[in-house]
Amino acid sequence: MTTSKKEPQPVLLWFRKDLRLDDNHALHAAAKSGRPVIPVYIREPEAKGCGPLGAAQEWWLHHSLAALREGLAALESKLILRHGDALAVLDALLVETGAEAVVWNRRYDPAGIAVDTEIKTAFRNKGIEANSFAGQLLHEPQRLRTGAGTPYKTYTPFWRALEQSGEPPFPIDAPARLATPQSWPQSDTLTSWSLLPSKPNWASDFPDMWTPGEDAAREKLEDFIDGAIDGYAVDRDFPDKPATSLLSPHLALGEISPARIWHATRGLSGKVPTENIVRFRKELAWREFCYHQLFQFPKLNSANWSDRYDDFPWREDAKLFDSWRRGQTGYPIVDAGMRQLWRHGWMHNRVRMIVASFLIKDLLIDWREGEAWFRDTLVDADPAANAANWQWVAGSGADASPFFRIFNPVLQGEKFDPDGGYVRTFVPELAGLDGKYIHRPFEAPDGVLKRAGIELGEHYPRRIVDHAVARQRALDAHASLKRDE
DNA sequence: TTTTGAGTTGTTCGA
DNA sequence: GTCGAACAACTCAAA
Repeated sequence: MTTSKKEPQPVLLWFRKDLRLDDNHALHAAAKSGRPVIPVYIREPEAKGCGPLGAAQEWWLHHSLAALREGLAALESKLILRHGDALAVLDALLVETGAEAVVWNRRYDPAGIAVDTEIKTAFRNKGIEANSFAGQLLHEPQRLRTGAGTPYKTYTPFWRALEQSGEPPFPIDAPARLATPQSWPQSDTLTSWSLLPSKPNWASDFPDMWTPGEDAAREKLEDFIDGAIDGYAVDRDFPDKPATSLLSPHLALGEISPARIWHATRGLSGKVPTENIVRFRKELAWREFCYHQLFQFPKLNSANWSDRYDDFPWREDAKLFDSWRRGQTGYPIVDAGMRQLWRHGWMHNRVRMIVASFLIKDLLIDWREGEAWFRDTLVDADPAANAANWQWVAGSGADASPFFRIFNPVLQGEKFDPDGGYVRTFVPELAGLDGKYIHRPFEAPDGVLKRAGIELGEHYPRRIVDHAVARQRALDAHASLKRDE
């Protein structure tokens, strides 16, 4: 490959979980350098890199890459797709293109950190410029520290520190132009990666709910800022209300930056943010806190944060686990949640807590089983948030819920889905059931069931456990944990 | 170093 | 029907 003397050497822009042009510091640096920019996305082998993406997120990735490619095309640029070990792929591209620099935005999951460190070292050792930038989080995970210099282990002081540490960096706009190389390296085709499910196409309902890509992400943000945020603090707990931002899957693959979101909520009020804005920002801070945990405890998705739980008497029961996964537990709010997850690759936050509590405390199944299922089925699966929140429900996590806090699926349903609208949407076989029994069909008189056209065990399952019994069993299991010490 | 106050999201029981 | 207390004890963060 020859390059003229006037033409500067190109720079490789390595995209990972930052599939956006907006507020992209690596892209900004590459563009500013004036050198031709070669954008690359590498599909890394499962054993390495950022860890395997779940199947639902692969669906998202497919469309997100297509959107990114379009965005780059508008700048007369391209997106080069390659697969394989990241170091080997980048090495090959350096040779093919004559590039002498690679830039990317940092990731903070352990596997990602390991690969990035390896690559940075390898390249710098042979004189290749290798620079990484911040942008996946509001603040670098080592930045917020307690007075004693240790990482925070409880949320509230973490939040206070975040609030007092000043605004996160102001987002930077996408570049208006990119210098392009004289010739482009070969690229895989997106379809050759087979990221979309085919037989069966379980993602067929995803498009009803989602449009991947950064343009859609910005639109979601604007919609939320203009509307739902007004009632956010209260309404966010009601799964039948369109009260949440729905930004999580966009954040998970970096189609929008947390700084962009944070600052978008700034101009909304006077100097003091409203309760709704604070509440929303606190959710961004939770994402931050989860990464804070993952960063200091890389095994967050496989080991108990608190080793007190290492001897917990989990039960193995494939049949019960399967009932949970398929939304066939006989508890309508649990089943609605699990079916929403399957249908849309997403579940409302309140319901996530309910179904997680049910798996862990009613069924006594290891939280890691639930974590893995969520990781595979959620379009917003995030290595930090998913693991931290499962541990939080289990009680083994940082700042975790006390063991006696066991969600009652009937009461939770009646409190947060009072009309049963959520249940009726996702468990249609119960749609005709009287509201009084919509969250407790197992207590409905025969006549009521009959009128609704339901025969328990036929059209809708009998409950697989009695919550009152299961609750006591969970309390006993926790008590045994203490005695063992 | 010691002390002190506090800690996302609940449920049940008994007055 | 409503309300407050009990449910444990521990760890964390900061003074």
